[in-house]
Amino acid sequence: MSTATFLTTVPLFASLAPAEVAAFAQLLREKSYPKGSVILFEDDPGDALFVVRSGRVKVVLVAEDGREVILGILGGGDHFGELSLIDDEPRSAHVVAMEESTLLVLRRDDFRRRVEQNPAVAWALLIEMSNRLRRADEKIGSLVLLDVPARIARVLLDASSTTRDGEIEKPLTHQTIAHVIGASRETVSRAIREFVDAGWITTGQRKIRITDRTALEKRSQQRL
Amino acid sequence: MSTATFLTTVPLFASLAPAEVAAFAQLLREKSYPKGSVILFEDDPGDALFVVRSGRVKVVLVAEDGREVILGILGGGDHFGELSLIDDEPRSAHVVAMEESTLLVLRRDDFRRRVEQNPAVAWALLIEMSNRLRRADEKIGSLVLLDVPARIARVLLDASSTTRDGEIEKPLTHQTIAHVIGASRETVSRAIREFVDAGWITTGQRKIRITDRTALEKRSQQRL
DNA sequence: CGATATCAGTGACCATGATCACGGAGCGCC
DNA sequence: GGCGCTCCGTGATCATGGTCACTGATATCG
Repeated sequence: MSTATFLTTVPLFASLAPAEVAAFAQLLREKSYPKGSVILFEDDPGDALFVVRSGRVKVVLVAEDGREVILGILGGGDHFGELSLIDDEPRSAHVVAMEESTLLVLRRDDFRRRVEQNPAVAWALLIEMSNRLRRADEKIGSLVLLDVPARIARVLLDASSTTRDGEIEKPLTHQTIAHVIGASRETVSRAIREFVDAGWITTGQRKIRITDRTALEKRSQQRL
Repeated sequence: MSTATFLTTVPLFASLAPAEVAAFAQLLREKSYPKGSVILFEDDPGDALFVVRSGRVKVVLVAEDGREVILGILGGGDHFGELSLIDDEPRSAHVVAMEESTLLVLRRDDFRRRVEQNPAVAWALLIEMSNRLRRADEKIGSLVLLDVPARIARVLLDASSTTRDGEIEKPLTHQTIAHVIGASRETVSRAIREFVDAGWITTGQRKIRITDRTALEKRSQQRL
């Protein structure tokens, strides 16, 4: 898939006319990052927006003692780094490649021009930010109001929402889930075990498959 | 202060020309809400944006069993409710008046027209949303990475950031702090007591005053 | 100005989940 | 095809913070 046609699949740029997209594609630099490499650091000044072309990256906050929280996992078509371009503040988190990934990089000026000259892009951006804000608030709610198993249930439901057969394609390790929901690896292991025993999910081949979505949904809303 | 001059103090509309502001003020309905009243409910369809003219409101998520998290406390000049106007999704949280409050209400169509016809407003909105996103992510980080006293220290520092003498003007009850940081009232009481004993803050007359900002800042970054 | 919420302090106890310390399974790579 | 990662399972122990149960102090409002 060419960069141009790829761009049309990204919601942010979906509203651009075909000719515009082609011109736009010229402005993007493609860069690839090996697994584990840090794409950007918290507190750095930010001067670019990134679109994930392939691979997966995680947005993380890290405490001094090394503990980390994953704020988000981004895959093909997702983008990050716009905040600093909008408000000129430093980057608010680290972004690290979880696999070998290739990203499209858009420089600040090109981005601003795009947004200012194209109201549809600005509007699409507002919609995206709204979504992210809703999800962030939801996450705050779940951290405070739900126990660990309920939070795990949410992550599983969320990760399987794109596929219809309950399969979670990209491997989600217990450690990763732990970082996403703010719990320890061991606690996640034990909770997952319980879900398997209850017959709600099955595991194997680095994959998790949901077999009883309803039960999981119920569990994801309560605290025991 | 007239509604029009009040509007110029709101960042979102600060960029409008004086004549525009006057016209704009006509579109707003003023409504007042008694203490404790619910201004809007989660899951309702949203068709208006609110600007706080006076008083204080809280944005909250509530679990089935009644426990609540406060996502934000808004005062004069702050606004809420724009998410639903942007993405047409239902309201993501309840908003409740913490005191007798009066709000300015702007209907969806008027808001959209304003944003579409005035790029400066769209840009200001993007900046506001960026800010909120940063704060939300920061809150997620603190919930996972910090212990209760550290989270309290942050709230105190934040609440006193507007005043220069370390005084927190609006009363912040222990219960309220507890809801903001996701802890119990009792735990907050004990932690505050420790801060007082350590000589970092003083309390009295429903007010909290910070006496050793440095110590609090230090505590707000660690977990013991 | 006294009645009634609302707010705050504190002890005792309990539970969720973190931490520590392993042993073992599966994969990927030279 | 062995060597070494990275992942997973599980027990034992500990600690933070929640819950429960009161008591006292302050506002607020008829």
